Amino acid sequence: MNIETKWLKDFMVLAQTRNFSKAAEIRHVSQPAFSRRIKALESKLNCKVVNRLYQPLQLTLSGEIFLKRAEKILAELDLLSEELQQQTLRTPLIFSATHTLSIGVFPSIVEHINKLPFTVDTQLKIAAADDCANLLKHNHCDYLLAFSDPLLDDFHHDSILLAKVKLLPVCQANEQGDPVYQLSQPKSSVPYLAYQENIYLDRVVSKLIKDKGQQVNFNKMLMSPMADSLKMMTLKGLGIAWIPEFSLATELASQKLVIAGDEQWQPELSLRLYRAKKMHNKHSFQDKIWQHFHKINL
Amino acid sequence: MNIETKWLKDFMVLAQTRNFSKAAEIRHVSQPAFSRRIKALESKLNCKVVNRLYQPLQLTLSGEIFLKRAEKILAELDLLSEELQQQTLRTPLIFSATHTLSIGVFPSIVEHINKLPFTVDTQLKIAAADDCANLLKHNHCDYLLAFSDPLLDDFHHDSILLAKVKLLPVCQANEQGDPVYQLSQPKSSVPYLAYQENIYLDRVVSKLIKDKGQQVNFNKMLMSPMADSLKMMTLKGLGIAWIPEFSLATELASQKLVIAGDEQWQPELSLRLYRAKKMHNKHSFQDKIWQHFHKINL
DNA sequence: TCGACACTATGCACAACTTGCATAACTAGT
DNA sequence: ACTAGTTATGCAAGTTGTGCATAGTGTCGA
Repeated sequence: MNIETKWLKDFMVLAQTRNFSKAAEIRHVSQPAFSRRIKALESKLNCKVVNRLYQPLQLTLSGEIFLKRAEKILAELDLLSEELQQQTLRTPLIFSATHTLSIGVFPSIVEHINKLPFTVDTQLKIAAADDCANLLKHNHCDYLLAFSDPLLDDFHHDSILLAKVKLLPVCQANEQGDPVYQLSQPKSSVPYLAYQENIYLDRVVSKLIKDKGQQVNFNKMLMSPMADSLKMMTLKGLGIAWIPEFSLATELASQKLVIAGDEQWQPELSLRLYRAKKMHNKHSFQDKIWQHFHKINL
Repeated sequence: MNIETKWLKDFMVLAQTRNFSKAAEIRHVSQPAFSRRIKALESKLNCKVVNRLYQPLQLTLSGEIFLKRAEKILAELDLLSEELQQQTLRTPLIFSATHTLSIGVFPSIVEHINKLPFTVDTQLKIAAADDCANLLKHNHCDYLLAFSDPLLDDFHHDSILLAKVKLLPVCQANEQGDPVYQLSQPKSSVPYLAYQENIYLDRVVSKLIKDKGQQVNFNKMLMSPMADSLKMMTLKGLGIAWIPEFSLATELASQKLVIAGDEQWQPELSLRLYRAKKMHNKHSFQDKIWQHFHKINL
């Protein structure tokens, strides 16, 4: 016996209006559909609930009994629903992340969150790395997804190491499958696709280039805040760019892009999830979720 | 928010088995369908009820809460259902009627009963008139549908006059639309389709013929217990038969049959519904239904 | 860490159900 | 008996649910 709660609601409205047409209007369905729904209810209950012999229609004895009980049951369901809502997190989890990570990593995080045994909404604020850090400091976000930053690795913040990520120098391949541009050839001149100067990844790459600058001449071709936009440029053959490995899976596999330099050209970064250290109730949602985040496996 | 009770049951089974596949089997649906049903439930509740991260799966906190309440609600529904069944008549109403009336009238009775504000089943026992009367006398039926019978019109029986019914002598029409056989022509010889001798209608027609036998020579062609079978014969042009008017609506309208004799040849019968006079609780179903039968309008 | 096994989710084609519209059938009051 | 108000039904179209095949994921042992 399968009963739908909408039928109960239907019947309650019908009992009030004593008129199929008006009840149908209130329930936002056509009168024939409403008529059939009441019929369906009666057929499931194996018992008539309205006496259609007279107008305005009357409830049958069974109908009167059913009405009282149905009200109770619907009320219980409403109560239950409310109780369950309290078990879910009403305010969304607010993340912040850089442009690059918002594309390359955040989707995986959301995927993980959606598998958790809670019902939570997520929001993402995208900004430059420093701005992201400030958001966290000023409580304008709950979590920060970022590459390891000495500014944040202090005792005011918890953090989880999500992954070690290499920044890979990549470029188009020639017909033999070799990189069009080589970092290993001394004194070669290489077109270089840079991150914008306010971007954290730019600091990393710039330092790398500065340290090893003697070996290669770099021509900075253009700048972008996002790894994925630089990647598009490399696919056009415009030069070399340092792209996080998580953004390169398909391109490397299909050999549309190849790695242009050995390990000394592949700085390794730590991808971390930060949160502010607060008074965390051990049993709060926030804390439970934090525990779950430890199991994230990108 | 529309919830189907089958989802509650689904979830309860899932909570027991902790296994989608087995629960699906128990609920007689495929595993994918079952999976989607639980998903539907979760989506309606806006809250996850099972934690799919581990195996065997666990209920979430919300799930545990929901389980307890769902059990209660389902139990209430079951109880309600039982209570409603008690409001309906569990034993069918048993009618008896003659062959003729079972075809010509009983369907209308059932139609009427189905409009009543009760849920009742009906059964029909078909027999010759005398046997029908005995069924009622010996309590082997609740109601008897019959033409008025002095044997039954006593103080042991209640009865309702349903209609006055004429027995019409009919036969095929010739090309002018006139009856092939005429009862008004003296000393004419008329082929006559008779009821079997144990049939009540035969007694009526035989008496009529005997009373007016001087006027016409009747040749008894064949006999049948049922008006409708005699009607088929008249349609083939085999002779005259006396058929209750309720069986003739379409044939007379389409002039496939015409009336072969004037009012003196049209005996009028009373169609009655009988029941045994018993200790009738004024508020019993039996009595309520008897009251409703007074409104039958054939 | 890998591979085999057990379990759940998803894509797709198809079947079942529900709905709205037009209209028929019915009830009540004149 | 006629009319106005109400409910039921036939039908075509849209929506939803289902099973099958298969992909995806978790678990356990080597």
